[in-house]
Amino acid sequence: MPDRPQNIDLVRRTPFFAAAGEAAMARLLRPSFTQVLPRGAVMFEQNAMPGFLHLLLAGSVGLVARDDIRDEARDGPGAETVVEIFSAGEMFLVPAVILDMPYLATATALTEVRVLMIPAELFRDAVATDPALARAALEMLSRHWRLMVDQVVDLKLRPADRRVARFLARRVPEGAGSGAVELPEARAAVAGRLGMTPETLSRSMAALEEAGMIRSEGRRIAIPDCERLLRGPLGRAPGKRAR
Amino acid sequence: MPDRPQNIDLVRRTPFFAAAGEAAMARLLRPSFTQVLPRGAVMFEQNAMPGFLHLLLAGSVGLVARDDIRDEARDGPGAETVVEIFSAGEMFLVPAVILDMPYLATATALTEVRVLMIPAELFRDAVATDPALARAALEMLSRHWRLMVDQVVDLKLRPADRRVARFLARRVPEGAGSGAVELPEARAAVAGRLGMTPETLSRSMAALEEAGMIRSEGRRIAIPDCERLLRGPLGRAPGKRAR
DNA sequence: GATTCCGGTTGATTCAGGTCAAGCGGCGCG
DNA sequence: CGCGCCGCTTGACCTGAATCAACCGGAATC
Repeated sequence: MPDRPQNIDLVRRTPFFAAAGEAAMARLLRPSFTQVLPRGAVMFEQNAMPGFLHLLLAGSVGLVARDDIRDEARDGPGAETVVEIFSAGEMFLVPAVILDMPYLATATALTEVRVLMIPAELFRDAVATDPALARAALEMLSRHWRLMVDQVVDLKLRPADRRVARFLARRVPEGAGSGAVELPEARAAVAGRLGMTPETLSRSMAALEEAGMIRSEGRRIAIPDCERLLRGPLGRAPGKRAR
Repeated sequence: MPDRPQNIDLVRRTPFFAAAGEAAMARLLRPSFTQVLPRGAVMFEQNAMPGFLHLLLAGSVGLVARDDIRDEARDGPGAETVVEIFSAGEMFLVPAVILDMPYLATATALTEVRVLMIPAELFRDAVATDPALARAALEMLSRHWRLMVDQVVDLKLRPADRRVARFLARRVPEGAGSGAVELPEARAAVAGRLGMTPETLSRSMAALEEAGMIRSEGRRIAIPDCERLLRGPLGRAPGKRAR
């Protein structure tokens, strides 16, 4: 892989390649290459066949799904949402590559990004012959499935402000009681990921700040007490019925 | 595996074991056993460690996630939803077993069920040494991830009646233009899976029937035209803004 | 065979969050 | 330096779905 050594090290620190081992890494990296893309660039399109597996080295990318049914009232395309936001160190979209089936969503750069592109064919072969790699892929897919379950639960039974609270809390480094979170992506993208409109996100964050659970400093959000943020963001007045 | 031969055949027809091959199947089945459980039985509890991988041979099970934050108003436990409904031939919960981490949800029998119980430890070992099995597991996890993505998209950008329509249409055998769907599980479970209350599910189905897109025959739902059901269930009056 | 119970439906009302519309600050550009 | 655009916020209003409350029919219980 004819690329800067700093990249190699970045890749090595990735949870995935840490689990897969050096051998797999060397094999996968040889024919791969990196790309730098500006905010807004599209890395692949919904319904296209996967040509590469992407490993995000820096920046933030959004998985955007569009409802293919046309909107008949105004005649634009269907509505769309951000299904997931990936940050540096994460790999996508393994499921499409493994199944060799069309992408379910479009990948858009939410900030400037640096991505490693691994040929899909190569990855499929490697996974078939290298048990350590297969295991790493299994673990990653398992984690990703659980993330999606978590999001479904979030959407189904938590109100907007609690979703915002959880989203922010989960971005705090690691079990640290407090800290500051950087939100480099546009508010609209975050709102989409959380299943709400930018307006609602704005109001929820205002309410959290009002309650003293976060402090907004432009793109940076300060979180004095992570626990409290997760607990009960707002006045739990009526309570939600079990479904 | 000291069990009725009819079961063996059921297992063999499973998409998972069809892909994994006879060898893996034999190995996994030897120390496994089947169980028959009545509706309402709990197969495992949220937060418990996985002891078995479950393969559903007959019936329907619901994955129920509970919000662990107590509801302070009324002081019951937090709200809960059905994250997914599994039917015969499906396997769960591979991610918890692979990662050897606590279940994210409780599994409840939504009808009487027959399940094959595969010791978790055994599955982890087998997957590590049998490449065909690993590949089958990768494919299954990939499919399951995509199902969850689909559900997230559904929740985020489709109104209740369209979700109901899609749910029903997806249960029609396979690319058949029309047919009848059996809904053996309680309406409350279906509503939960779809992220709505039983009341709303009932109203949505009434509306779909009103529009002539389905015909309700008790537990059985007749679907004259699958395409039309998926298209535009109801009067698309205002149209939804993109998020 | 009456009685409770439970799942499901229907109706009335409420409310969280979406929609529409206006303001507003920063920032790139002429 | 001023202009216009864009991302974000704020306010007013509306609506889809939740909630609360009856009600109904079938199945289990006595």
